Amino acid sequence: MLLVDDDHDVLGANARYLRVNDLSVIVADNAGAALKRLQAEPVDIIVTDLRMPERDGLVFAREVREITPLLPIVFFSGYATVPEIVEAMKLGAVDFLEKAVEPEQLLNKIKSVTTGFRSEIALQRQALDISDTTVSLRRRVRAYEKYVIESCLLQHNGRISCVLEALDINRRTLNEKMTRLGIVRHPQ
Amino acid sequence: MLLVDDDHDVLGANARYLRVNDLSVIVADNAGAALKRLQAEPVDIIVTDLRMPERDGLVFAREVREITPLLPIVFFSGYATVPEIVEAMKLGAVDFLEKAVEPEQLLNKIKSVTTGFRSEIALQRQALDISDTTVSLRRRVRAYEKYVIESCLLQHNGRISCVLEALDINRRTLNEKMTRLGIVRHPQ
DNA sequence: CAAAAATAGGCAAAAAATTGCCGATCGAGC
DNA sequence: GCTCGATCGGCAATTTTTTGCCTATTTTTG
Repeated sequence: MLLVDDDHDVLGANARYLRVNDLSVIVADNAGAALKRLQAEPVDIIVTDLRMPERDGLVFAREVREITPLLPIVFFSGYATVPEIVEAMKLGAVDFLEKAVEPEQLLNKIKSVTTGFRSEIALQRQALDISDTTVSLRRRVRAYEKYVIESCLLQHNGRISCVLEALDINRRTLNEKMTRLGIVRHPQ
Repeated sequence: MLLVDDDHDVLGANARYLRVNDLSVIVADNAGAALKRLQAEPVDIIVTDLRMPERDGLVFAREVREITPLLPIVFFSGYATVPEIVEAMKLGAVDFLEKAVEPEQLLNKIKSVTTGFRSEIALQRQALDISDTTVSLRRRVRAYEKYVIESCLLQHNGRISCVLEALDINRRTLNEKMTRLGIVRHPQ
């Protein structure tokens, strides 16, 4: 993941926490540097401050979009205006966190996004290339279902009972679906 | 267009202004009524308050999405929180206006939306929505299925035979699904 | 460690979805 | 008017999915 923040203290602290939790973190303290790193190394998700001195997060995101249209971007900022948030979401942000981000919360967010994303990308590709690749409705729905269950599972740390409640689904049905879709539980 | 606002004065004033400017406006002062109207009459865009006593705008939007996954929705609200705005955008909002909505501004927005084009990605996002809220798996899958079929239909100008091939699905099944999901065909 | 809680899965009934067959409708074109 | 092609929908057989009941296993807790 690529973490961008102009506040060195926060940047360092967050990066440290994430690394302790087994994430490989690339850091950058401004948009220019971040873009360079993005082009040089594989990145699975970008987490960036909105307010930065040189180029702000939105400009940065627009540039990122030209390189990687589907890469998930998570913004955070303490004092964002409504139009800024709207714009960020339109640029395809996955989420917008308020500044008082607990490192723990950040970690959770990243995990849920990076695991869920593969299917999302796949789904988007499929949706885009209907003319090209014929993807049956069945498959698409199945992929989506799998993706929903997996992210829900992740979100609740693998706690089945929570997933049941969240998705409002019968326990037996969930079990069946998981087997059918090849979903494995990673208990906390 | 369908205008939803629990404040009768504002609702009336806006509706009047829009009507003077040749828009056909259906009004509703709560989510329940709005849903009824939506199902009864053709609507090309929904403009709704976020904060409403009975069901708030987000819940309303989720219900709308089950009926019409692609219908543009514009939210407005004076005191929205960041998560609310994010959620609204994930639900496929076209925009989020701050409450001090000038009628002219509203008119402009509506015109630009109804005539303008909506990015494919934005449309997909709403269906794929990684929301943290509790929505039953059933509903989410149904909404997604509906969305896939509708966009496929759109893409092929309502030509059923093409959709059948594209989605690799039995004709009879598609018919059933369309009925079940309340999808109407608009033959070119 | 024992009790309690959470989870998994076999089995079978019930419910829902899929799909083939057949006939009906509707508009375009001859 | 008649035919052709595209679409729709009733009916019923078949397949798939859901779900309750019961039991086994695993995990958590006190």
